[in-house]
Amino acid sequence: MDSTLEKDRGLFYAVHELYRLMRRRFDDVAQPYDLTFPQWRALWQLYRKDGLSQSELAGLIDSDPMTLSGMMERLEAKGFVERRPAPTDSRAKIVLITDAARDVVGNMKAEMVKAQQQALTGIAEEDREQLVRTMQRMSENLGATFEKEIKE
Amino acid sequence: MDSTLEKDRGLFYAVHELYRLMRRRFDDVAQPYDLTFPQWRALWQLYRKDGLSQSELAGLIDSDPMTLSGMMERLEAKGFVERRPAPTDSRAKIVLITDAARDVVGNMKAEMVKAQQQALTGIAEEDREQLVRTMQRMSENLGATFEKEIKE
DNA sequence: GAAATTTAGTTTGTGCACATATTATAAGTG
DNA sequence: CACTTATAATATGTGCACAAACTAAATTTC
Repeated sequence: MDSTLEKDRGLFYAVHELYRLMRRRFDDVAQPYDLTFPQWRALWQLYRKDGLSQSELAGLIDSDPMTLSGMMERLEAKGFVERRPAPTDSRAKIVLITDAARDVVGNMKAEMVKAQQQALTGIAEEDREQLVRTMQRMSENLGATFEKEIKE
Repeated sequence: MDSTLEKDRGLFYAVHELYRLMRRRFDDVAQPYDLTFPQWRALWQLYRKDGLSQSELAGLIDSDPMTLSGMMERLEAKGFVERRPAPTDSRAKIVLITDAARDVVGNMKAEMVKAQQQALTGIAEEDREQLVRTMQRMSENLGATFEKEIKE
């Protein structure tokens, strides 16, 4: 009974489980630095390229404006980012990473890489690429609906 | 620079993105029934087999006791589950799905199956199986650390 | 150039995940 | 049997995702 739901349970269970474990693992790495995983992702983006507006940054880390607003407030309170009015648009704010945060990100990088490598232990390069391709296709399949709902 | 982090960014980005889109899609299906996706997962388990304790149920849906406690309270308030003291263990509570919830789950099933099929459009059976295998391996790689931290 | 629409950021409120701690009961060990 | 340890559920508090509504400023349209 319910063959499709039964058969495919493993797939969604696997996505959920992997996301959860991945997130927990990275959270564990970030915690000693007084960062959450989403905060790490935000700082990592700013480390590579700062001076972004909040909405641009939200887009890059798959967050949303309201969530990012709170995140930036917490990061600013910790002295990890600085917010300035954007010169070109008086509605927008430019987010800059502080030197203190640059140091923290620099130190965390190696541990994050190690966590990634641990997750990929014993997985062939080919399988890794196939994995990403399949997941991207699924995301496109699901995202298409979302786009359609928004645009039309 | 940061070649490993750069190279593998796509992988973790893809997991995150897929989880997010999947969750949103299923949430959209569940919402008209006044259910969240995690609530649907709980009811689906109870639909298949109820009379579980809260901790057993939490284990089945990858939740945890505290989160499930609140979920059950909300589901009970909506008349979708009933909680009774367990006859064998006076600390535990047995969760039972109500007839009303059985109807709702019965109606939702087809839509959930459809959402799953949409996500899998254009993906070969072989790739789907490979996907699950690779994700399971990654989960094992990550879960091992967690177990080790707990047990030793 | 005034009115309608869009966009950037925030506010408020709900639900979930996770951490820590507490209470009550069960089970194991001296 | 008393004592320790483990387990089931809950309480409390933080952070994030998402929704709906709001302010202010930009853009578009008439």
